[in-house]
Amino acid sequence: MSSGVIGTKGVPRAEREEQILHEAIDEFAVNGYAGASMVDIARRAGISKPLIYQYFGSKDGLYLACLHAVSGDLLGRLEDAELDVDDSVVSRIYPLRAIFEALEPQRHAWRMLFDPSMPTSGAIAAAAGDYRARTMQIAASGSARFLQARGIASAKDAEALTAVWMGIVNSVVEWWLEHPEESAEQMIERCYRLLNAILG
Amino acid sequence: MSSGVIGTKGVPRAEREEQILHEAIDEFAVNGYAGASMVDIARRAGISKPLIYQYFGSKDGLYLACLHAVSGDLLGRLEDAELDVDDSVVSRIYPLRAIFEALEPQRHAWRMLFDPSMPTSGAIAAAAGDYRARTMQIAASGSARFLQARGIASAKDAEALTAVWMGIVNSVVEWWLEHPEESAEQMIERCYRLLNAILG
DNA sequence: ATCGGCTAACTGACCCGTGGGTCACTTACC
DNA sequence: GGTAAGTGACCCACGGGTCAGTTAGCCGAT
Repeated sequence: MSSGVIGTKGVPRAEREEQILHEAIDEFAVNGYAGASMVDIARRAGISKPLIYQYFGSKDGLYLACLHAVSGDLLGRLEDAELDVDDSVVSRIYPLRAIFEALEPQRHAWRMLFDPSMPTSGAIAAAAGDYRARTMQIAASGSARFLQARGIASAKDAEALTAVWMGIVNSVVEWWLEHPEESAEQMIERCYRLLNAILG
Repeated sequence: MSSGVIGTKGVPRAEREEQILHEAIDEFAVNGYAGASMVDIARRAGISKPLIYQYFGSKDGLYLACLHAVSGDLLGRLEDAELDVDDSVVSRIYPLRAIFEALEPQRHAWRMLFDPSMPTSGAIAAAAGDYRARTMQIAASGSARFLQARGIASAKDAEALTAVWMGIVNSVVEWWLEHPEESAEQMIERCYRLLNAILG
């Protein structure tokens, strides 16, 4: 693997780590935690497997680093965008805009957030659960406001609507992944149009 | 494994196959194609691994049989229900009702339809792609009608809306899976309520 | 100026658990 | 006694993880 060269190539650790992280995010996003292979990630980065283990300790360690890199950025932007949401449903494009813009540099990263092949216990599950909870809370506040304005008080309805809203966002992003020719800006406009059509 | 008994137990092939299929659907639905283990399926069915291979040939063969069992039934009902859908958006509860009722005996089966750990080439991918296409076509006819009535002619908008609608259905079913205490009837009512709230 | 050695970057080759798949064999029934 | 139902034990590819070793740069001592 790699270029067959034994010995240092002079690439400093920080730079190598960033590069590995980039390739790993792509690999994990496309193949999922279970499906991703350490050797493949190494090959993509042009290095050998042990170097990854030296820098990230384990597959879980690498996955955690990827998860934090992806979720941290996205969640931050989402929480900011949520401040712009008011009672109108159309104002929901703000979080959508935040997502599209955050994802632009590495779109597939989205799939890491809802990776179903992720472990269900341990540090990864804990971290992912935390991010998921924060995401859900953002969506939930909007759902509650929406239903309240329409005279529905059922907590379960609110819960279900939150799930639906997250599902909608997920669908749109997935559709975007299958249409790489669409720019983030175009997607935002499309969502705005559809939102108005559905609610108009 | 099994009960340690060597030799026939007198269970006829047809009956055994049905039983294996039932357990396999559950296992595949929960753990995905990649995550499911043949030994586990055998253990659940109270038999040993080679018997499954004798009856279904391979993991792919078993998965295909499960896929056909699940999708065939569901798709049939869906296509029937689609005939009841008219221009109103509320009439979309008919397909939803079909899904909830078809899934009632084995709710998790739903996850087989969108299993991301499924192979991306070969017989399984072909069959799944076919079922997905049929499902999409059902959803797409509704999307086109919906947008046409609202003066939007963009084909891409229709495509995206179809994806969104399928995402909504998926979210609702997933939410149902996490709330086993809800009956199919309750879910149908809840969806009806939410549909009206969103569109009202 | 240069030589020796320390350290950081980097590797091929290996270990081993897991899981798909196979084989030779056994038991019960018609 | 032939056939269908059923099994334990095995093979092997694959992937996570480890080890002992190699190379290049740097820095203090001669």
